[in-house]
Amino acid sequence: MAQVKRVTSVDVARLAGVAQSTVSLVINNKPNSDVSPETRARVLAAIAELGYHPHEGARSLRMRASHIIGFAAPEDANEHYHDLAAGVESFAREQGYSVFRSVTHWNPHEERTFLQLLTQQRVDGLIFSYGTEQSVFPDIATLRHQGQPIVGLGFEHDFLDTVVEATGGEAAVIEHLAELGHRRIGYIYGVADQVTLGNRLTTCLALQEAAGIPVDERWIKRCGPTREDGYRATQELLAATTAQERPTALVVVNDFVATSVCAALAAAGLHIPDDISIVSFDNTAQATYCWPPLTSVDGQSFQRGALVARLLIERLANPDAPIQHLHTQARLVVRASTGQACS
Amino acid sequence: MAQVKRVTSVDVARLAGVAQSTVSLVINNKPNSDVSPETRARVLAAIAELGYHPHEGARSLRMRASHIIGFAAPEDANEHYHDLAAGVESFAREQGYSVFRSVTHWNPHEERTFLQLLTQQRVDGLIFSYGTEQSVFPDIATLRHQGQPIVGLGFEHDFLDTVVEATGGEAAVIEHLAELGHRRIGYIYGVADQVTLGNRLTTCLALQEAAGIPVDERWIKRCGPTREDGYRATQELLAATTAQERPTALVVVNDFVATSVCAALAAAGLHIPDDISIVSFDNTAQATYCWPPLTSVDGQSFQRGALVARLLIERLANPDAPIQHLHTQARLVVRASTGQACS
DNA sequence: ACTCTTTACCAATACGTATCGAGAGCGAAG
DNA sequence: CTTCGCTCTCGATACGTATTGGTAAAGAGT
Repeated sequence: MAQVKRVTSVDVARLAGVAQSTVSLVINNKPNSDVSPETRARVLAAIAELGYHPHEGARSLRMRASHIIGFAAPEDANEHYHDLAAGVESFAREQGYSVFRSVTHWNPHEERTFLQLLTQQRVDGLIFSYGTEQSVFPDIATLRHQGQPIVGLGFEHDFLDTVVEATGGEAAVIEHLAELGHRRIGYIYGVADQVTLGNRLTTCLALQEAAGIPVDERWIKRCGPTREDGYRATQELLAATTAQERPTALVVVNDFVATSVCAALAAAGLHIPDDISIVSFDNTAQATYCWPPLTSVDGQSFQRGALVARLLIERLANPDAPIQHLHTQARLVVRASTGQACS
Repeated sequence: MAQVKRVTSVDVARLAGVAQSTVSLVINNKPNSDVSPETRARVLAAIAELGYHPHEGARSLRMRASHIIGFAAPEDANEHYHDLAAGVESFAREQGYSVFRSVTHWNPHEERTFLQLLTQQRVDGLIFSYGTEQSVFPDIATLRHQGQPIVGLGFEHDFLDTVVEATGGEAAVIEHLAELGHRRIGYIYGVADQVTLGNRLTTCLALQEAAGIPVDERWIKRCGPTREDGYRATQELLAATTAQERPTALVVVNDFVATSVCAALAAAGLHIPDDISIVSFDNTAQATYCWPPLTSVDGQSFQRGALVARLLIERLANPDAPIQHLHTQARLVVRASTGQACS
């Protein structure tokens, strides 16, 4: 196997009989193209003959911009993050950026490693989504105060641009369950950080009280974000309540955890939605292709990803613009996992 | 918000009162360290004071190596690819490499975009996993013949190093089903390319015939790799056969498709495993946290990811070494989705 | 006092590109 | 013939780093 032979713009220039700077002019094809058609053709022919591709690393060094942005998700099993990432990539690509995706496994150490992408100048800016440990916020704040472009997704801080939670989903959930006659509503709230990511739950509980539906702590299970956490929490909730006082509906933090909640309910011999209704959030593809299909809150994940990418790219263009906080509108998608309250 | 102020090794040198080259010597801390303890301390102090981080792009340009490898998966919803990616990242990180993950959405155009990471010198090497369109193979071959480091995962070609399918899984599946008395075995074989990725099916069928179990084309549904494909294929299979001639067991290409197969079966009122047994491949976490938990073939995905990363990094170190094809050993994990044949 | 070695550092250069200022050529206007 | 302006191209430089070859200082040995 032959060694890799690097072809540079100098080689192209030599073959075309022009200066390297002329090759550069041809490649970057400025609107005010100061290069004659014949020369351009000669250069393009040489490029084709040699199979030349610009060295993006060198270009980044010279341009002081890599045209890569970093996107960190806390885990990769939860499809919600795929939808977000797809939105980010869609908008970024449109703007000529590539996306360097990282998974931090809810681990502050890996989150700091992700931050290094920025300090090491591998990327032009960073998008942090959810799952960012509180211990990492000071690091982010420091970088922000140095003017580093970082934006957030799913949490809010005054020092960075963010796309926060979609609004209106919780109200739709409570209203839907109330209409179906549910008076005992339970929660499986599996997030990495109950303080930072607890909004959904507190909003739901407030709405529930406002609707005159009693809140009972025995029906609220706060747990971690994994499938196993959701499974266990469900088992515990079932074990702690008799059939008569058991919730008739469960609100689950997201589709990802909901699937394991469903598995735990099925393992306990409960039938959805006859014995218990399930509502969750995110409306991922998973919610459609399971049994029963899940009633879920659609928070426009793809659009939120695109929005946060826009915030970052705008921030890159204008470092001194005022901080923005955007959000999308949520909408409840009713499927077969919710039904009339059983008793 | 202040502008980002770039700190370079020259700034460090100035503050420490040394030459830039000395700063470089300190950073790269060679074993034969020719720099005195006092000077080293002064430089380190200056680095700390300025908050200096080496510019990895410039370093890559100089070193002719980015220490980044690219990993392409055809989709991100299927957790199998997460396990592979985790293995890749684990080994790569151990060797000082970062991993640039891409999702190509079964799309040859995106696969070619992925190849550009290499031609543009953004990465040192590439890992292609499954789902690579046949139309892209010539491009890969061309790059390989130029000496570019590319390795494959899940398919085999003589011009690149690959980690191929785990062996032994199909035999375990057929044996398991035969022991449970199944004589009517169906297949939901959802892959992007039946030619390239059809091994699993052909192996199963051959083993099945060898075991004296009849093969019936009506029970074999070849379809695409999405959840929807699996769902539809299952519906079609059910519609095309009466209850008496319906398969008593279904072998599904992977856990990902299996979940939608299960949903389709449940929607049709069939009970697993009483009415029909399910076996699938990959043994992802998903197989454990669904209902019923899936009997699945474990192909050591994580290890395969680590293996293919090793192949690539070895190839980088030694471009002229002979091509290697490695594989892992498969093992059947029996769970609740398989049971005695119903009739 | 003289080489010779060793230690500790530095100046210069190259990696591959984009850009700036300058200059060559040339036709048109004076 | 000179001057001006315009079009096209080139040389030089910088981006931030690693490495090479060299050298000054200091000591050791004769």
